[in-house]
Parts: sequence; structure tokens; C-alpha cells
Amino acid sequence: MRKSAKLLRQESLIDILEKDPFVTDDSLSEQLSVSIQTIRLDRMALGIPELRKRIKDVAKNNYDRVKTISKSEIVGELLDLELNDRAISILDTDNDMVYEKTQIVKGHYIFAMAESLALAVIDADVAITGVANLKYKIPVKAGEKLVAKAKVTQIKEIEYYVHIFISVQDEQVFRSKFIMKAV
Amino acid sequence: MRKSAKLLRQESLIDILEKDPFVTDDSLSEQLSVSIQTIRLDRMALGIPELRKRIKDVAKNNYDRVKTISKSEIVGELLDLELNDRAISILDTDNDMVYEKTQIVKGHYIFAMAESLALAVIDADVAITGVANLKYKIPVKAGEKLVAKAKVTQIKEIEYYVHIFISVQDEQVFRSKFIMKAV
DNA sequence: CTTCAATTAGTAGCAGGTACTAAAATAAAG
DNA sequence: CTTTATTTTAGTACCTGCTACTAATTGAAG
Repeated sequence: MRKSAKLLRQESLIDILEKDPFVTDDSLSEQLSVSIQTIRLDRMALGIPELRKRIKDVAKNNYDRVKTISKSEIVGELLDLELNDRAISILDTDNDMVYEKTQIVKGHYIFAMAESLALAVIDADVAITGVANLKYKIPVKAGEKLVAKAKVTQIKEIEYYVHIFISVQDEQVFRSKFIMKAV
Repeated sequence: MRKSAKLLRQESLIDILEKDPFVTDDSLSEQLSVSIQTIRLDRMALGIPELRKRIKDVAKNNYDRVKTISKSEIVGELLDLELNDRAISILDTDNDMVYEKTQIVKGHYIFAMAESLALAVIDADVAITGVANLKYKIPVKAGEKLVAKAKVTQIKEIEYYVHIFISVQDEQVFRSKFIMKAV
């Protein structure tokens, strides 16, 4: 038994809207050569909301994401910097950074904070993370302010040894050792 | 000469819409305690389009971005999973994940991929990263497909030892050792 | 008290729908 | 071939959040 015209049409409908969610029922009815009512029945059957709702969803998703993403790019605000020696940065954690179940800040945010500070403290145009040694001592919860301190301990040609300590109100929550390679 | 009520109101209007563009004229008229017609005259004067147009603009502006952004939340697609034993995930890297200067994928993307796979492979409701040992062997460039393999090597009460190997076309680019703690 | 800007009120019309009823066309079954 | 069921089309009333317009009201300033 092959697929009914109805099923095929509904698949096409999904295809069209996945490629471009900004299409009216009217336009869909033209593209698929059926009446506008059929389009609406199809949307109902497939649980696809109306154009305005779709646009709003795209807009909302975006709007919230752009904020969190720009946060995840900013992996802390640099407060103090002495090249090849030391640096301090801070990062305010929030609800977007946590695992839902536990409300604990995801490890990679903390890692990103540490790594970016390690990169910042090095006096080299570009550097890549070579080896790292991490220890998460205490889980961080949303809302806590992280303070990261970097200390360059050794420089061997193109290799930089950097220690990072992150604390919440003077209590150490994370420490790490990076060996960075300037390229 | 101080500012007229009109000017102050129009400034507030701009403020409100900058913080949240998803507000109807009706809501604005309530917030600013003026009639809906006044709101409309103000929008005209300020050249601010109607709600639906604003929403559409937000949606359109970032529509292309959304796709790539949502990728950065996905830290790999799980292909194979044997709880407490092994797991495999893949991640396609792209231009949004790199340092501009070097075109090298930022370390925390790779770390996030590794960490999330390490979490996935553990048969525990929640787990936090305790200790990690990382080595970035070869820099990853945008566009390369990462394959991560996890292997649980030891389980001691609430502590899980997990090894993660990430490779690009059979060449190992990263390896790490995690000690995860179930909470 | 007048005069002009600012504000409010009210109406018609539009886009892109929902929600509903009903008729027509098509497909499936006996 | 007819009867039944499914699918599609048609049509209407109503909704939101406006635009575009006309007209009335209020407020401050000379």
C-alpha cells in the first residue's frame, strides 16, 4: 500500500515550513494546489501553529538565546592583568548555565572561564590549550559570583604553565593547571 | 527648560521596547497611562513599527543564526550507549566555534563534548565532574567532524572513572580522563 | 478668552488567522 | 453500480493588533 495523497502533502508541508517558517496558509495552498481549508486541517493534524505563532517562536528562541550565547562567549570580565604573570576575572552565573535537575552550573562554563583566562594571561598572539588538569572541588549554583585567578608558574620556550583558581566568596570551588602552547 | 511630558513618555516607550520588543500598544498604553492613540502617535513620531513587524524583524534578523547557535548547545549527537560501559557521540564543528585569528575550535567546545559524553555514559541520575585530566593533541579546525568515544574504566561506590577519546578521521585530537561523582 | 498643540475617542478596513457548519468530491466497500 | 466513509472545499462569524482617518476634548500660554 503506497502513501496517500494526504500523507504526501503533509510531508511536503512540513518540508516547506522547515525550510521557511515564514509562509502563510494562503501561499501554502498555492504551492500545494489545495484549498486553504485543507492546509488548515493539515496544520491542525500536524500540530503546526499559525504563521504569527511560528514567527513569534523563532523570534523568542532567538532573543533568549542571543543573550545566553553572548554570555557564554564572555567567559568572565577581566579585572586585572599582568602579562606572563597573573590575571583576575569574574563571572556571574545564572539559571541558563545550570543542569535542570541539579541546578548545578555546567562544568564547561567553569572550564571556559578558566581556559579563557589562561589564554588572556599569556603574552602570545595565539595559544592553544595543550594539557589541562582540572579539579572541581565544590559544585557551583546559579547566581554565585565566580572569581578566577591566574598565575603563570613557568615559561619554557613556547610552553606556558598556568594555574587557575576559581572561588566563590573566598571558598575555592575549582582549580586547574594548564600547559598552553603558543603557535 | 525641562523636558516635556511627551518627550519623557517617548523616552520611556523606547526604553520599554528595547528591553522587550514583544509588547502590544495596549500594554504600552497601560504602562505609560495614556490612551492607545497617544501610543500610536508616539510610535509614528519615533518611526517604531507595529508589534508584528517588530517580532518579524527579530525573527528574520537572526533566523540564520539560530540554526548555528542551537548547534552550540548540542554538544554532540549520541550514537551508541551502553550504560556504565561505553558510549559514542559525534559533533560537527563550524565557523561559530573557532577563535577568529587562528580558526581553531575553542577548547571549551571540545571539553563540553567530552564532559557531556562522560555524564551520559554514567548510570546515575545526576553526576558532577570531579576531576579531569585533558590533553589537546592536535588543534581542531572548523568543519571537522569530531567522534568521541567514552569508556568507563572503574566504578568505586559513587566515583566513576571515564576515559574519553576524541578523533577526527581516526586521528586522535584529544583525550581525557574524568572522575565523576554521582550526587 | 482665545488659540494651538497634545491627547483622546471612534470608525472603517486589513492580514492572517480560529472555530465552526455544511456541502461537494473522491475513495473504499459491499 | 450503489452505498458508505473519508477527504476536500466552501462559507460565515469572530479574533487580535494593528493602519488610516476624522473629529472631539483637554491643557497650557499669551
